[in-house]
Amino acid sequence: MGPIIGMSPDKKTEIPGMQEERTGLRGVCGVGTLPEAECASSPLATSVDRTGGTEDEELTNLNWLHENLLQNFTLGGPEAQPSGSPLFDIEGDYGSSQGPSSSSSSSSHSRGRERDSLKSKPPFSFSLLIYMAIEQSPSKSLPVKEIYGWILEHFPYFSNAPTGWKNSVRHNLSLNKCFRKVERSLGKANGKGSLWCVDPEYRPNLIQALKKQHFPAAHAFCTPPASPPSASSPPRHLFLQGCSFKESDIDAATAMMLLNSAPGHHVDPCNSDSPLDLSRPDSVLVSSDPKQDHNYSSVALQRCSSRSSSSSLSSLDEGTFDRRQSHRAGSEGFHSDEDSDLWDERGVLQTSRRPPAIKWPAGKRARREVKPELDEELKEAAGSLLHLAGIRSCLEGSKRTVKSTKLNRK
DNA sequence: AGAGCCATAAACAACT
DNA sequence: TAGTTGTTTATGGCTC
Repeated sequence: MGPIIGMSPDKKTEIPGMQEERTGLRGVCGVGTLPEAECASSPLATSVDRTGGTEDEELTNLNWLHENLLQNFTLGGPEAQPSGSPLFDIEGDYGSSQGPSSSSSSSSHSRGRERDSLKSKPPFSFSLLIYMAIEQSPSKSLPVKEIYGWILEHFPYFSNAPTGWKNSVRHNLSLNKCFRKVERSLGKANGKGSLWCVDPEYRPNLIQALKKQHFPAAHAFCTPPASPPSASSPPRHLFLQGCSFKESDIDAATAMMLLNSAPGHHVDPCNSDSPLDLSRPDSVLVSSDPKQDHNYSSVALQRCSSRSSSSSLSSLDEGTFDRRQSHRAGSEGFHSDEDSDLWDERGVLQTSRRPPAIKWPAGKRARREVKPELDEELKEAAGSLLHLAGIRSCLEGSKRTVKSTKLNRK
């Protein structure tokens, strides 16, 4: 999502009066009307406090990832998500369960990040922003206005952005297959327009896109994998789906998440209570066939992963949900047989938090199976990261055990 | 160079 | 009538 990650904030900065309006924006942050998403400190929209103006505009750097996503997204299990948020602890309690980078943030640091959040465009596409907003709602459906509110609340950048972003939101809602329109219930006829929800069929792909976007580490290689670090050697880089990271940029949380990506976590996404549990990375659709991945598009991920070597995971490619290319006959045509149990006779969305059991096509289901060689790659990658993070993985322990066994035999 | 994707802008209709 | 919502089309930038 290059246009998003590096989405030319220069365009916005050209707007007259933009800089002046940025002051006092904290007050604008509360525009959102979503009761469950009371913005405490706009956690998602924060950015690293840097003095360099040009770096402020650079959203592709790893600092953003660390200072925002790793702090604000819940990577732990369900016990780490007391708020029930499927995606992240939006209530601001992001200092308890996240990686080491979150524990050392000072108040001035936070202020700086808040300041930068006002001018840094969030590295999420509008589709992901909408998705996050909808998923944050208790009923998993929101009217457009509340989607606006959520975005404004958590991404104050848009407070000063020209109103075109709202048009983009609506454009995304209409055009993106991920989202479906839901008529408001009859007894709740207040308000204009329809509710929008996430199509359960495409939710795994949104999760995948979101996961990859905020943490493109489903596949990692350490170069060279087996060479020990030496003082004379240049700094090693990790290639996480094509993104080259210095090893110093990789922290334990990153490694732990990779380890979570290792096998043994097979979860059926259809039966997942939390539709966006990042602690269950395998709950996303994994495809080796780009043609079959006709779902959420994430150019940023492609841009990140495309430069990598041909890995088995780098082929996670998605097509757009361009409704122009699909058979589209209004919202009713958007209903699929698989999720028909989500709707009652009147077409009212059933707000059960438990997603319906989607009957996945054979191809889709098969794509979720993790190949053994993939497991080994993930294991190796996780081990490498854990090693770099100063954590002794169980793999190393196993290696030591094998070594000692061999020595004993000798 | 072309394709694909995304953001943005704009026009328009329907609705409140 | 004005504002909002939803749809559609067009365009430009970016990357592969």
